Amino acid sequence: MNKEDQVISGFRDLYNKLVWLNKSKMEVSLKGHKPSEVHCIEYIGKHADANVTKLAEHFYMTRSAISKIAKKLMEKGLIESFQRPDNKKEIYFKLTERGEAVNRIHEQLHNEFRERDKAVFEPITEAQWDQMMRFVERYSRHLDAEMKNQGVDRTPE
Amino acid sequence: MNKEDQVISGFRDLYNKLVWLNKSKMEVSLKGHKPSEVHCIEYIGKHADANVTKLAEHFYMTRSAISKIAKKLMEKGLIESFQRPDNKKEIYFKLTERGEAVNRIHEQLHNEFRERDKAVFEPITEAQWDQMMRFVERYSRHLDAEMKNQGVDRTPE
DNA sequence: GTCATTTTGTTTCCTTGTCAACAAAATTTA
DNA sequence: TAAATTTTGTTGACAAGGAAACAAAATGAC
Repeated sequence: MNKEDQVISGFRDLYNKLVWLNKSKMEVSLKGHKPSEVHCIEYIGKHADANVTKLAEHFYMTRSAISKIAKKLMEKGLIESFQRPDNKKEIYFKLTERGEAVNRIHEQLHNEFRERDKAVFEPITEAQWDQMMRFVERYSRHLDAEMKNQGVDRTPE
Repeated sequence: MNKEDQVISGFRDLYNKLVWLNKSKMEVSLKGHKPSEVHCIEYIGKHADANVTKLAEHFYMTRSAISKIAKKLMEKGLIESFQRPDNKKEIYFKLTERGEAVNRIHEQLHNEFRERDKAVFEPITEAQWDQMMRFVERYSRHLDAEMKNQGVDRTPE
């Protein structure tokens, strides 16, 4: 296996581990909320124009799936929907007070993860971060172009 | 958002894009086989001691899920199971001739992906690959230790 | 303006994977 | 060795997400 593949599959494995480990932790602090629900809450908290379509694109999921998650979050009273006066089709979401509370717990948890992994991040130099950032961005743009080429066309963000 | 988070979430997004795009391509060349099936075939092709437990650990999935995928692959005649004379419990898998064929198509596809993304990889220096590798490995080991700490204990590979 | 096309969100049906319970074999403990 | 525990794989019930079909609104073509 060459280095490209090693790095890519290394990152995949790393990502899987993070998901797996953080999920365990989240089940304790955020009992009763699924990871996907919490992720949607996070996104809605950050984006004032969050709707089903935007969420679906961001998470590489179908509108169908997001629609169901949103429904559940509304039933739980964690988000509420609203419309813009000039548009009767698009439905936006925002966090309720209880949703904000969940979001804060989630943020707190993120800080704990950051703290937990501090030792790994510390020795990385500014220059190294920048290199990795540039690599990721370039690869990402390359794939966007590739998707367009292929006619698939789905450009999130 | 700080650089650590940017890099991590950048990689997550990159990974999602890769999965999404490659899935489209695989549906063409490997019609009739799900990604998870193809991944299992790949692993079985590479590991002579592949069994349900090893596959589950590698893919961060439950034994239950793998058991079902394996069942399907056996029905399709892509893999076959065998036992070691000194152990009546563990069941190992190997590829059939048809499984090998699927595996070769998959490998070919991987070469195409590599070719497709060549332009992104070329400007990365040997030193940069090594840096990224070291980062991934260190982080990975850190998380392994963390899992053990937490008593979760699941150390793949 | 009107008609066709696209966008947005929802619902139904189906597939995939998890969870829990289980049986059988292996391993550990005594 | 015998009994308790762990490991391995399977099954059935359930939940999450995808695909397709759909309705309603928005946009575009004319």
